[in-house]
Amino acid sequence: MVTLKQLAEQLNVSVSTVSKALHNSEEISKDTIQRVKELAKHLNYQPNRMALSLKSNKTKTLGVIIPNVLNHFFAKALYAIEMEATKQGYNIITCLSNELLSKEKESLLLLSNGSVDGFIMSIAEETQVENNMEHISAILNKDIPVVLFDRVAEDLDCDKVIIDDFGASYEATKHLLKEGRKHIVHISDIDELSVGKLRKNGYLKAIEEDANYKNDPIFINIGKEDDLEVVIDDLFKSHKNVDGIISSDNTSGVVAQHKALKLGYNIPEKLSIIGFSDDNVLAFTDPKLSTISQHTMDIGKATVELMIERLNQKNSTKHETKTIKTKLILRGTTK
Amino acid sequence: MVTLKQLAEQLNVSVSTVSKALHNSEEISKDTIQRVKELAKHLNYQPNRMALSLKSNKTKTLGVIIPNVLNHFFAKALYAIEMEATKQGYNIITCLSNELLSKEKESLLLLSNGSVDGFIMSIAEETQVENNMEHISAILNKDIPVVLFDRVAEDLDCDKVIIDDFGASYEATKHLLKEGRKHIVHISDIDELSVGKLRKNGYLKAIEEDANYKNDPIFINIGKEDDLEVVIDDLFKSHKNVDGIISSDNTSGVVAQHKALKLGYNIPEKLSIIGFSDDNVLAFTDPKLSTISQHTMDIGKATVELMIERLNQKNSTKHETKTIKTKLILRGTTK
DNA sequence: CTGAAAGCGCTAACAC
DNA sequence: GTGTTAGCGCTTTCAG
Repeated sequence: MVTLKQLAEQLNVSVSTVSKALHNSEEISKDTIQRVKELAKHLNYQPNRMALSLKSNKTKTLGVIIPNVLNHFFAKALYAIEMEATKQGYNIITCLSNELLSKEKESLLLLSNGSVDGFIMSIAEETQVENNMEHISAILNKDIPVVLFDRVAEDLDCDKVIIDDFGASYEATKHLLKEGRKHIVHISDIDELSVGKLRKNGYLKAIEEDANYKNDPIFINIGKEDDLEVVIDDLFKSHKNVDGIISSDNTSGVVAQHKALKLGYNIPEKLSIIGFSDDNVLAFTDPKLSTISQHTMDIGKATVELMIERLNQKNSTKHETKTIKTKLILRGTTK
Repeated sequence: MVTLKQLAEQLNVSVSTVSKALHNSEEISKDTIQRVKELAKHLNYQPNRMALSLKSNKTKTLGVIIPNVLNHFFAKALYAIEMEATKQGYNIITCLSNELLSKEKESLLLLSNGSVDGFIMSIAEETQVENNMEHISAILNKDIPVVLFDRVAEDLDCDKVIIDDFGASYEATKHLLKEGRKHIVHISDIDELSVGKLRKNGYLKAIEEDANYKNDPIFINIGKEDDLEVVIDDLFKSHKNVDGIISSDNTSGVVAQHKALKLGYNIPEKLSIIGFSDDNVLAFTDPKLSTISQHTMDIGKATVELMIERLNQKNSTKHETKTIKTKLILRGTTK
């Protein structure tokens, strides 16, 4: 890499003159500025990032910790975060916790040595299950800003971006009730997560509120070890009269639809399905799956925006929780 | 952040003593070493990453440029790369080119200021179409190592990790021929890419070689603007006698299977399908889709390994191209 | 055994 | 208008 020193030597001026010239300092003569800039351009001079960071104590880099990139929601969130960060002049260092507390801890620790200006993260499953947030508090105590998205923790005092999981699920269930469904099942593979619990409760509330709904709620939890397809097969065996399904994750709604069609259920006449899916699965469904759209791009964008705001006014203005609107999109699997 | 200077002041020794003590230097007394280490631990001392990088001229960070994280193949590759990099003590800065030459250029440029020790990348579609590789050559000329994976470019002299796209497609087509298929269609949404061309040619070669195969090859290209489902509907309308499908991407095979089943095709008796899909789509298929497995985890791992090797012996040992084995996995959509 | 000093590349206050 | 100097946090050579 070309350095200021090299430019200075070639031009027979001092390093500081070169530095000032490149910053268009008023102190430097027009002529010198031009000579410096020409040579800099000619030699493709780029200021050394590490030196700048060391000096300014800013890295212009954000640490992003994602539980699982193979999950479409998180891939899309990462996409949105990268876009917005780039737009704002930040790079992102990506770490994947793979739902593990240990990996999450390690990433946080390793990057808190001046590698990043702040962390954007969604909490790993294991972390939520064990409810162990000390590693995150530790970061906050060091005055490194953290913005949580999607999977957040009540007790952490930091900025957050969430959706109204409870409300979205409540509304979707209401819709099924309005259709006159009498045996509505809630399927989830994220029962242990904050968002999973909220979604489940939204469903529950809608059902309990409905005086005309006489049956018990039915919860199908897909465990870590379970085979999604087997569980859903079993569901249809044990609850032949199911007429409504709400799925809390990206895939189980789609699989349920396939299985139901294969078993001869008439969708949406006899059975309605609503999923928390992104549109990447739509091509695999017929009729097209009705979904709760999470506006993942907006989530990612808001997360970065909150972070940048925080970085620009490090004084302790109150922490903010931004709720991104969801939207119930009715397609072919609902009446 | 706690610095050496602060430790030194508290202990009434010099900065260099502290530094040496933390590195277990023989020059320093056992006693001092212990005192230093205790305080360091107590105050959670971590060496400032930027200062280390500036001094050593190494960042222990890799730039990873991915064309599209919403594509499952790349999400998985990113997953593998992150895993292996972390294991080897490297962080990754992730950039998404979104298939754009401009974005790819920009990422490369912005990170070539000492932010990373090397680049791992798969080339953007636009870059391949325009066959403009100057920005990548420029990086190589600066002596920053680059390892390309999946989508590579002939003329770039650097390490590469690929699969045998031609061979894999050839073998899969051979299988369909052995089943006695007479109207085999090749579907692709990556016709413009290096890998897309190779896969197409593998199919073509297999068909041309087969003396018993009398029909013309049939190529279905999904363009950027096309609706995949519409194109596939049209395919079945215009080629009612299709009895074999090979898909070069992750999704079109699945969609073709759905459409075919809906139209009453008997799979695999009357129609066989093989996709270049990952197992994330299997839950959406019945019978289960037969696929060419790319061993994406191995690809990512090999990519990082090549990079680390290169970084550790910067002398110009010959550049290497590693070919990861693929595997034809026959499931329910083939006989 | 410990410390002073130089230097990685850069900026900025302060001379001249 | 330009140069000198100090310092960001660290390692490392050289002195003591």
